[in-house]
Amino acid sequence: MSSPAGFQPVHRESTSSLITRALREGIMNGRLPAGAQLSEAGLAAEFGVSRGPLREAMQRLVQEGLVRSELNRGLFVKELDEAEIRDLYLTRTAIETAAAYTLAHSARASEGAQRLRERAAAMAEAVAAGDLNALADADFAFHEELVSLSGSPRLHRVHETLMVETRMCMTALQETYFDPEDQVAEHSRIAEAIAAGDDEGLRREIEEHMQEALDRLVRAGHQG
Amino acid sequence: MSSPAGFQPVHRESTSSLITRALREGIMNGRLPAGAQLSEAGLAAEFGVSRGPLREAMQRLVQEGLVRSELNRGLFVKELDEAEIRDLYLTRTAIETAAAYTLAHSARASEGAQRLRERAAAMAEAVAAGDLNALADADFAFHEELVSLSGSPRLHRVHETLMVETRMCMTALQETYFDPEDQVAEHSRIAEAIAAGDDEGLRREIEEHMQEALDRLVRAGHQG
DNA sequence: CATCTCCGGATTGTTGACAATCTTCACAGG
DNA sequence: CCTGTGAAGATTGTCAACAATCCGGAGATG
Repeated sequence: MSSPAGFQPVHRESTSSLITRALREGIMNGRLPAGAQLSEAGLAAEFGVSRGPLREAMQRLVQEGLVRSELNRGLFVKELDEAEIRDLYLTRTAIETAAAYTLAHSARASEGAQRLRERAAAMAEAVAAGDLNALADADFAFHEELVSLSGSPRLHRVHETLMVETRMCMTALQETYFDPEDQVAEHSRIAEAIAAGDDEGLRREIEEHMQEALDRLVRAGHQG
Repeated sequence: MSSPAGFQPVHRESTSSLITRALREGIMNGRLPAGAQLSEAGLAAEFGVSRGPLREAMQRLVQEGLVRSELNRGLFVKELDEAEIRDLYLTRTAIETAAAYTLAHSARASEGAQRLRERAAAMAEAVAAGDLNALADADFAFHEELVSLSGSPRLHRVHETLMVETRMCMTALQETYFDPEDQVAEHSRIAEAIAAGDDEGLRREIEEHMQEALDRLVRAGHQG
């Protein structure tokens, strides 16, 4: 047994890590709405653990910036005003552009582009089925796949937080897709720019895509 | 007292936040070298607190990616191999490029460029004095200022972690500046590109600057 | 010699209790 | 009416003890 191969170290997760993910999920889907206080006793009871591990998980969320801490008062889900939403999309643009660049210049560029085409196709199916919820899921899956394919652990970690914030926004504003067909087309163009290795086009497509998504969100915020 | 103005909410910091910063500092300057285990009992005794707040601080570092957690075994300062260092600089390039862009297109572009010129001048002074340690400090101060001036809380938060990792690398590899004069010149060119609003030049200067810094680090890693 | 078992010591994970702080409300005084 | 006081209740911050797990070596067994 001296030259083993093919096995990865078993991945066991700590309690605080599990709770962190559950809380992130709650923030995304609006079960923990913006501005809400995270009650230690209440949440600990729900998760069936004591306050210790729960506090550790909440400190992770503070570090992520999803939660704001007020000393001796409690932790509150961060509220995103317009300036924050703009900053969110500024950062998303930076991260996803870098990820797309890296992918486009990597050996797996064409394979990656294919994977993204499939994600875009899934979006098209959702549109055809008239399922706007599935469209939103496929939309997020596309962007997560894009960053995953870059192979960068740092871009991936940062992006994960940004996606939670994006979903939180969309949930809060009940935003719906104005022109679903165009949504699919924008994503397809990004995939094709990666396949073609078109740096300038890639940057332009992502920039425009983000700008439009941001405008939609800001408009929805002004109306809602 | 109904229309007060000019006061900001008092900023009190939690214990875990203070400890987090102290630990980050330790990772940067090599007091907690890569691969070292963070002993809960030992560190708690040093800080004069119980293990509770200390564990909360350590979970923040896990979320930041500065520390790796092995279940029931402990927390260890993350070790950076060549692939990780490349990823670090990839991410730094993404963040700092976005920050520079934002600053260059903002109303405070010229003011910001001036601040950066002053930082570059401080680097030049360090070089003239032959103080390579002060040069390193001024170098980091330039990049921190650049991201701060962007006004983006997200870019700033991410960048903070990246700077810790960068310093950790340089400390571990005992890297020294090969051509200090050129270092100053590279930074000056970035400041001038911001002042001129030269997007393309800005991207090129930052890209080259990062690439050279990365190459230096990788070479130092191969030799050390 | 290699392997298995078991044990002691050390470290981490978790818990419940205690101390400190904040919030809310009622109430007295100017 | 506005301000200040004080106590009750609830929540957060901290701690020390307990349980679970891991690591090392001693010793037995084949």
